Amino acid sequence: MSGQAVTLADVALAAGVHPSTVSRVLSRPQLIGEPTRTAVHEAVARLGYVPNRAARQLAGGRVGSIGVLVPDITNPFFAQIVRAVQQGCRDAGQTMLLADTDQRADEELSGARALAGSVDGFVVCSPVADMKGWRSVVGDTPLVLVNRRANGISSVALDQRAIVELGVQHLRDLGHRTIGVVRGPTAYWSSRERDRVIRTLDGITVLGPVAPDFQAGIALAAELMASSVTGVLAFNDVQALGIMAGYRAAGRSVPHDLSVVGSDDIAAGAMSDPPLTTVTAPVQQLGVTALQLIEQLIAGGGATDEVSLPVSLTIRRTTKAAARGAGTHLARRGEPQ
Amino acid sequence: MSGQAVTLADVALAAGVHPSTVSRVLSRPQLIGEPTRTAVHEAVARLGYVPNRAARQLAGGRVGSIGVLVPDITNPFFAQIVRAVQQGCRDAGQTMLLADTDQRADEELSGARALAGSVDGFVVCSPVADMKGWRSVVGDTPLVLVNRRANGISSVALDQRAIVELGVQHLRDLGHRTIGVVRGPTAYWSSRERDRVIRTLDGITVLGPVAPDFQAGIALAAELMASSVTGVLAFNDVQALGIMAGYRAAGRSVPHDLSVVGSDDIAAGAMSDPPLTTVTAPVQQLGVTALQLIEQLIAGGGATDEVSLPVSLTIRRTTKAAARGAGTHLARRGEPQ
DNA sequence: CTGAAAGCGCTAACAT
DNA sequence: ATGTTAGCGCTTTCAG
Repeated sequence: MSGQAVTLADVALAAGVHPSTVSRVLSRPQLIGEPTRTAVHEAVARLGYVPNRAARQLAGGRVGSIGVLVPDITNPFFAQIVRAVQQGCRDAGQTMLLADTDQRADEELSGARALAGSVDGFVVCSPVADMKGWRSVVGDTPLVLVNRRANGISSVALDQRAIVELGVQHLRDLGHRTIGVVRGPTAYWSSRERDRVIRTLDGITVLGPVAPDFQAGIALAAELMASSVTGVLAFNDVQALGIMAGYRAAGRSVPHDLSVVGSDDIAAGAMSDPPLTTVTAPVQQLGVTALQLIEQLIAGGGATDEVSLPVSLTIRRTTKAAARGAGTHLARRGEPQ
Repeated sequence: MSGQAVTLADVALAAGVHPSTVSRVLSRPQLIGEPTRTAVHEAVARLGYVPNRAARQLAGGRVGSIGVLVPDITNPFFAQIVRAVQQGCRDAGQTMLLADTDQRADEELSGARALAGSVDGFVVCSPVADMKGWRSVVGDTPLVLVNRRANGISSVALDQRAIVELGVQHLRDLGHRTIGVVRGPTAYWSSRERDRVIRTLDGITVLGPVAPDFQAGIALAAELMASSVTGVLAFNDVQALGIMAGYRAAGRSVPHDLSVVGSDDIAAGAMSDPPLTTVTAPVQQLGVTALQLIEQLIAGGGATDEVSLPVSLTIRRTTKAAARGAGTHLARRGEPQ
């Protein structure tokens, strides 16, 4: 019947103490004497009391929930992060409010605005809105960025330099001379970051920017086929899968006609045919770390922290040794210097 | 600076009216005169007022948020539903609280308990806990079930009969005589429902129950290869993809050695090689309908409603005509009657 | 260590 | 059509 009926007052009555005492037992147990404390706990358990979070919040305490924003929950990469965060929340007795921002800066900000005041803190994945906007929206609510870096704000991000270097080096080790690297949307920090790395590398054919989705990957395949590139590092796995599909559709084959390296290591990559060679991201970790950071911030241990997570190469079957001498002189032609 | 500072009272002051008037303008505008209404709106906009949801809830009004529970957000099927619901929420100015239940009955209930009282209603996807538990947890908070049916509770579900029949019929049309149908976890309503349908069909080889994931699909492949089955309807796409991977790993090929039909039509299915033939579910619709139902319930238009959504067959490349005569007599042996 | 009292910001009867 | 008056359930001073 009653989904929400027993109140703190009920518990107090049952335990024979004052409501404020019950409140204290629940928030700062160490301030309360052993006997009363157990009595209260017993009453709580017996009545099945669940604190009313609205009241708790209104009274100025913690809300007990954190807001998570993602560009696209349908993207396995973000889904996994969300899952990790949610599990952490559960273990910490928190609840998670999720908003999908559709990768739009305005949705990001308005989503955050709607949640501000209902959450203890924000975990924001790959935000595209500018940080000025963010600061003004969240005020002094703790904020943690995932896969984006910004001055004075705590964040967890993947080591973008390592992603590019690992992918390119693997291709080089296989003897590829004309290596393509696909740029992602410039709205992403990760993308801009990779661009900086790419610039430091020699003999790279830069492609894109290309949207990090399947369709865009397919479209990119044609461009790739017309080029002298024999090995490519995609912006992410989904895009890599698209490239493969494009090749297949054109009667070409991966890795025979093109070696492909993805990035992220989503489940679908391991399931593809051939299974995708990729730069594996510690996605779980990303979520867990974000949660740790935000908890820490909420607790007041307010040092802002920028953590970078290492990635690793997972070699499957979409990369193979370059045909002997293939592409070598074309490389010189296609990519002077 | 201020993430949450202007209150309703501030607005009232600015607009030169009483707080309750502001409240009314925001909740039931039609009760307020045109001039005051615009004045208030103007003040709201000017001050950048955002209602405090905790206070709103505590005062007994709408919370403005709905709770969504899913077994596994990492599953694209659920991710898509969540996305649809979230978009709907956004358009309706609601916010969505999401909990991932890890497909465990206890998590389902405790998740709901934590959210009860913080949401206007629940949308619960493929719940496994018994309805008695649910009722006691949610009390009279509106509740909508997705892909599960229960007496007296509103729900949206896929037409499970059609899923089975469409899949099996397609296989039959291709000349397959020994057709396997994979059962899902019995905790799922959809699974139990399909079982009932399967029982009404003749000449079906029933497999499983098998978990609806990739690994389980791979494991199932061995069993399938040892059987006389030439065409199979998997419980869902991910499982189907697993079966394909198992065949590939064993040097066998789909559809040459086995025709495979999936169910759901997740993105990864269209990206696989060969692309997966599947029974397509209107996933978007599932989410949208769920949201409509819950809104309707919240608004008090409280008729419980059980809507069933049609599915359709999407033929891609994992099914082909059976080898002439293949499996015919084996079918008789394998599945008497 | 534990009562008592005062709101948090809002909505909902009830007045007028 | 708008002002008045009470709280919603909890945390937090402040006393004792």
